[in-house]
Amino acid sequence: MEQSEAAFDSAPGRSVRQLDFTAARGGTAHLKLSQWPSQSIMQPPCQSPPTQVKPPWLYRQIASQSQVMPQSQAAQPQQLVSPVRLTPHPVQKLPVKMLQVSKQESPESRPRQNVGLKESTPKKQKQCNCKNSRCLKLYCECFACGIYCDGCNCVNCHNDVDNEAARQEAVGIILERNPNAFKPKIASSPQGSRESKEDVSEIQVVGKHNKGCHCKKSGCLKKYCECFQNNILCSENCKCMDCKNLELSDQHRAVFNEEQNLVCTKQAANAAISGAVGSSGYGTQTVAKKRKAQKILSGNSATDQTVNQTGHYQQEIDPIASSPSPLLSSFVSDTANTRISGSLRSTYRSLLADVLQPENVKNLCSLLVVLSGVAVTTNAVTRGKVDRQIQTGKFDASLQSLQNTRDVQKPVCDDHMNKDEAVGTDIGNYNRSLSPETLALMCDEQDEMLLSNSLENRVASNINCQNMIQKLSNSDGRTDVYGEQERLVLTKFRDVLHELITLGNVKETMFTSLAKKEPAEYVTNGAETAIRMEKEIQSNCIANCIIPESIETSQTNYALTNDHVNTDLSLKVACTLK
DNA sequence: GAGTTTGAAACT
DNA sequence: CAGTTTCAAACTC
Repeated sequence: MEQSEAAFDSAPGRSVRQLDFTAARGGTAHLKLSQWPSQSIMQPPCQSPPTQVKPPWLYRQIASQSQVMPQSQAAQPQQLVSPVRLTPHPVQKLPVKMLQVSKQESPESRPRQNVGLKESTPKKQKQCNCKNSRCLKLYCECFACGIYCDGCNCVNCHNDVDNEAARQEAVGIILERNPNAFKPKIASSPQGSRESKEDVSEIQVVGKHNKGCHCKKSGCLKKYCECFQNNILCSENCKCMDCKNLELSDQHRAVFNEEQNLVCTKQAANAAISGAVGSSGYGTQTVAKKRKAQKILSGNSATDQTVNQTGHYQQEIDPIASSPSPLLSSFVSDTANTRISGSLRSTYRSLLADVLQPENVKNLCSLLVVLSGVAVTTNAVTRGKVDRQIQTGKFDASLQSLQNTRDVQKPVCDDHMNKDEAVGTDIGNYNRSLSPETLALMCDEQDEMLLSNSLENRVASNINCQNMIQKLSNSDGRTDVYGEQERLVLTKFRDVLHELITLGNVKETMFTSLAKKEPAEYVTNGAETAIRMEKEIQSNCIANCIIPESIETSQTNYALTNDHVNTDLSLKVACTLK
């Protein structure tokens, strides 16, 4: 009620008097029917209000609507509107099929902007059939919706004007027991009820039942379930058993089942390796599962995929796998994915897991640093020779080389050391230390990363890249050194990546062939089989001389001569990642 | 349309 | 809060 009041109070220009709800609590509320608003933005407990009036505390008026509403319309029976109409109505985003009027949804309850879609033949309003409650308990749909019974099939009905006193007393008792009794059950944007079972595929995922359902036998897939009835998925609020109103539609499940067969080989293998395949996690109380479903439906990407016995795929974010540095994370052994959860959960595990260790990455970085230094030295020597040829040739080659090295490295060092500069200029300095070729490559990568971004951003990015390249093209000859550095580093890095790809392909091929041999075993003895297969693959890798091997580098390589460096690098390259 | 099933509401 | 009863809608035949 507090929320309702707040929502209403926020609506500007309300012109209709509200019921003093505190009076209703005391059982002495006075309903002034003539003053009730003709439009409401509050969602009643039900979605299918018949005509007639409803308790004023359920009515909230949209000022703009009341102002523009013709008199004839304003005089019509009360209308119930979803609370989400405070904001743009979500129904506008739903498929047309969702806009069809269910037998529980009164034509008036639909948004006015959709009037023209499917309303040529308004359906009959819901009528209660109460016999023993006198329509003065929440069993009665009309009463629960806050409206008088009108044309219902109820017996001994007291939910009418003639029994207003009794009605108000009943309201007071109910509110005393549960102040939220007449509040909307659905937290947000429920849009009508399901027309039929055929509409299962049209599950509306927005909204949540405030109390949650307690279904036991219906699987929450029948209209007995209030969540299902309101086109929402069960949530953590629910205490239902064997809930099936958790995930995407049956169509999705069918699709996922098909995909399961197709990708079974690869993903089951990876999942089995992680040891995550166990007994069925399809229990009865599935709060965790519901939370997963909520994640899915909220649009989160995922790196993990789960297959349970019913063939439902579920995805869960692995914060490590979704790290912002995919390249680095792909290098590191995926220990996070080797977690074994209690539930049935198969996690994706990189084929390179246990092959690439952090020290490999470390060593690779060291190698690249060495390469960078070698490039500087090589370039310095070359430039020294050229200078000597051009000039008098009296300079000591080693001194010249050293000087050139300083010159070359200075801007890079400056860029890193000058922390007083603003972030924006840091980026600019960093870019200035790169060659135009590298910048062009970076721009290409940026474009790819921005594919999902707006066109505007991409255009701006391209302009920036072009500007940077243009500036660098006009700069001094130091770009030659940078270029050489980058050529060496990138070439080496490319080679390493190729090695990794090859290694991954080999492992994949092996897993595929093994998984095809014993697919059943993957499911039954998942973890154990996976470990055994992993060992088998590793032995095969060893047999094929594809052994991940750490490289050893040291800064002493800087002191090597060109010939020595080349020789040393050749060795390093050879043993980086065979 | 009658009977059954189901789950929310009401009650203890 | 949990268990039981009441109730009416949903469902089946």
